[in-house]
Amino acid sequence: MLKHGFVRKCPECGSVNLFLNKEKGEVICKDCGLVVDDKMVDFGQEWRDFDSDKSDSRRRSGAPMTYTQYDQGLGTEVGRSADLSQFSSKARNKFFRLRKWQYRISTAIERNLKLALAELKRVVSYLKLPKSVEEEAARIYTLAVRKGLVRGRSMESVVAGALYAACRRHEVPRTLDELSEASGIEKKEIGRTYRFITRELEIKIIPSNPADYIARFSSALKLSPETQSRAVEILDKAQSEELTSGRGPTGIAAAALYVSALIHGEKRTQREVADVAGVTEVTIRNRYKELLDKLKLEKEIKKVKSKSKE
DNA sequence: AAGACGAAAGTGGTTGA
DNA sequence: TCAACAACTTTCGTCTT
Repeated sequence: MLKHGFVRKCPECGSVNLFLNKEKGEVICKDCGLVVDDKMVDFGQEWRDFDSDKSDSRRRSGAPMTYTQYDQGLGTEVGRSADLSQFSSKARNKFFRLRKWQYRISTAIERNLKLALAELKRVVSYLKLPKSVEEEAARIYTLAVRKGLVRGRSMESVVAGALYAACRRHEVPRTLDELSEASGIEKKEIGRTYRFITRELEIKIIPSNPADYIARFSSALKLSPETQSRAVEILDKAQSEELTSGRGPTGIAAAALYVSALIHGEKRTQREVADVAGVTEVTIRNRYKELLDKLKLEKEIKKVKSKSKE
């Protein structure tokens, strides 16, 4: 179970002399050197930033300056082991007041988190996603709550958004449709919150790779491994021909799989492929046509066709 | 008769003024 | 904030197997 809240004692040596390394997002014990906590999500993806904004251009100054994640106030601990005797009573009152707030807020967060993580677990098991993805989603969600991003949004939709982001970061992308079905949240709502929380938390997402979908679609269609790996090859070529940018990754994956199935004589109808990929036949046709044009695959298909006549 | 193909009109989201 | 735009969908008619 993911226990939330900040570690304040080193589990190893019991020292309270902890040091927060913001760059690495780790909490380190100064006495024994143990890395006590590295709960911060790793934002250190080196990837081109597509959404070059002007709205908050003040922060796009080159160096990765993501690690400002710990928001002041909510995440930080109001000291516990301070020597109160040296404070005036006024200061002491203030101190207690702050701690009370801290307590209220953190219990509110705790409650929310408990519910949310239960919901997350439900959706994850419905989609049969690996544990690592669940953990990632939980961390993202936790950060989102701490930043107050859930306000005005339903908890479920934020969970779904966090999970969607986690899936993509782990390169096991699910489509918005699948997330939608599993969570009962509307597709566009998930997309909205997904975009919102990734922007607010500055999580960088690699544009999802069509190849990541192949395995799943392939098994859903009961295609042979050869067909599957061929589809990936086709995708590679398509990438270098710049057929993939700007297109929906699922459509491309579906088309590649469709072509590959044709070549290997494991014909599936466009309808079938379209269904498992969650796109329409038309989209498959368009991608399919582009693939044929650019990748000179016609002859291979003809070869198969003439063979099957015999 | 089913599947493949393509045209036309509609939808939701992004972008740039 | 709005209009242009690209990708994708829906629908429907025609062609192919």
